[in-house]
Amino acid sequence: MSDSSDPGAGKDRAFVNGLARGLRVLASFSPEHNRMSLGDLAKATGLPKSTVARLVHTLVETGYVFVCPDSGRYSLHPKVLTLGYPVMASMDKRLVALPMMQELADYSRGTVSLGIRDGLSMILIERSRDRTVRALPLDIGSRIPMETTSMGHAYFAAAEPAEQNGILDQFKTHDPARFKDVERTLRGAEKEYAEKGYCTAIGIWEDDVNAVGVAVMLSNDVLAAFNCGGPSSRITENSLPDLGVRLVELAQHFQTADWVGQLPPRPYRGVQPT
Amino acid sequence: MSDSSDPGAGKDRAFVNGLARGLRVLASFSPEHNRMSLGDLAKATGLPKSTVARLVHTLVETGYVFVCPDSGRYSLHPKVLTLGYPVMASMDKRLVALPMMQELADYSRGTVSLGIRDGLSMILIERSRDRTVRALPLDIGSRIPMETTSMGHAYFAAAEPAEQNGILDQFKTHDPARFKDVERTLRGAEKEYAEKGYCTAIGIWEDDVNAVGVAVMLSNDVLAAFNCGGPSSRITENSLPDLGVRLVELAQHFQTADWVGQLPPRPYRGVQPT
DNA sequence: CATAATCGTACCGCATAGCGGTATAGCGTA
DNA sequence: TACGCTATACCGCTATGCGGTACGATTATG
Repeated sequence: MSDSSDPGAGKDRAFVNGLARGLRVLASFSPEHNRMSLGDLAKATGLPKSTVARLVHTLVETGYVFVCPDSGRYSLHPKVLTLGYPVMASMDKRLVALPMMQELADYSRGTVSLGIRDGLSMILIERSRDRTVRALPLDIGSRIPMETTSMGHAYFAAAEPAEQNGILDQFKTHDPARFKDVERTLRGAEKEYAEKGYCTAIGIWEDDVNAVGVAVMLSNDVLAAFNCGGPSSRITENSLPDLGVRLVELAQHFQTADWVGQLPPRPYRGVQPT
Repeated sequence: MSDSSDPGAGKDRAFVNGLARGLRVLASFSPEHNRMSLGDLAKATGLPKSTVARLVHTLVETGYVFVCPDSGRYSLHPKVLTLGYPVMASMDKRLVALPMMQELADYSRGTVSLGIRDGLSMILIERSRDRTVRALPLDIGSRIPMETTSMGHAYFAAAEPAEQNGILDQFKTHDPARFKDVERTLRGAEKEYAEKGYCTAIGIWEDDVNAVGVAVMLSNDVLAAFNCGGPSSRITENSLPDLGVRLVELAQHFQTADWVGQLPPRPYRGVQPT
């Protein structure tokens, strides 16, 4: 009867606990906790120290974690990036959007991002910022909440009813207290999207951040969404309709782009992970 | 006495086999094999089918793999991208290089990339291409070999002797036949780098690809390297010295950039992986 | 300077979790 | 109909991962 914090564990004969726990260790790293000791990891994962020691040892052996030479703490090895590479590659098409995104970023003096859904959040898979802003954009792989961002709203609005219901159900079980609000917000976003073709988010994610969002279909039937936004000092509320229209145009250009013709015959030039 | 194909396995009491094997399953996906059946995965990993079934089941439960609705095959879930996010974030500084990279990409009409070492290859962590080229750049997270690329050469040349020896040793054990050649090449690159400040690679990776490379130090004492290159039709051999000098300048600007001042107080706005 | 709180490593008995053989059921194809 | 391919189910065995607890070495605290 191990602790009940292992999701999926239990009487499932086909569930490899060690694997799931190891992944939990990997996932417990974060930007502000990127150098962790065994104790930190134990606390973060809720696993016994000796167990974490074994898992970390394995991760070090396999090269996904390394020991910082100076601090002696553990850190994610860049090798983990290669795990995500096939995912990125399977979404080739976003690359043809890059120049368009850059153009709109320059025009709007803000940031343009592209993201897909995971659970109740959106994961950024591409981004570009205008060249004058000093602030750094959110990075590829980062998550932003779905219910408070224009990207998430547009995604929800464009999703099939079945997926919408799934999302709402998930919200219901995950955060029942806020569910009513969230549902109203998302349904409202759906309405706005149907009317205007884009969603606006005026200071609902961060007080001083405005943005617009538009959904789009990636090559392999994966739904995604663009957003274009930034601090209210640069992206004023009044400019949103203009940006919304432009983002819709961007999405249309992207959608109809003959990207297959653009693809060079690209053998996998990469190298086996020696 | 399980099969000997498990690296690190054996009499190591602290090695969690299930975890290592699960990671092997994850790593066996690739851009051209991004939808695999159990049999495929079994073949790719060399593990028994039933074992793979258990591991995949666990990966599905934990959300890192999903079943394609149409084909019924398994595919990496975008969630794996979030594993790499802390790595990207720990290399914040590369983001201040982005505008410079874009500028040089436009100027050279080629591609500018930034990469770090993993084993005997370089992993791309940032890239930008000029706006006129139709070809897609190699993606973030992809690997290119160290011994045949200007990026790899520059990296090797700038590495500490201890690391250099480690790399060479690794080559020796990994590919003894080519070792002599590789050593000569890398030592030559070191010499060139010492003289010119950059490394050139003229058609040694791909016949019609020319490039220059320069090493640079990321914030956290992680060595990295830029390259700038492209097809010989755009990046001619004659233009390499010019691009080399410009890449050196880029690296210097990047190196001395007061990036801390550029960083906004950025709390982790991301969201827990609900 | 001593106490305290880390750090990582090591040990070890126990129970079970994961192993991998083999067998089955469902599709689509030849 | 027989075949190849899916994925799934079953099951006995034992190696394997578990998680206590203990240790020596550092580093921080008072």
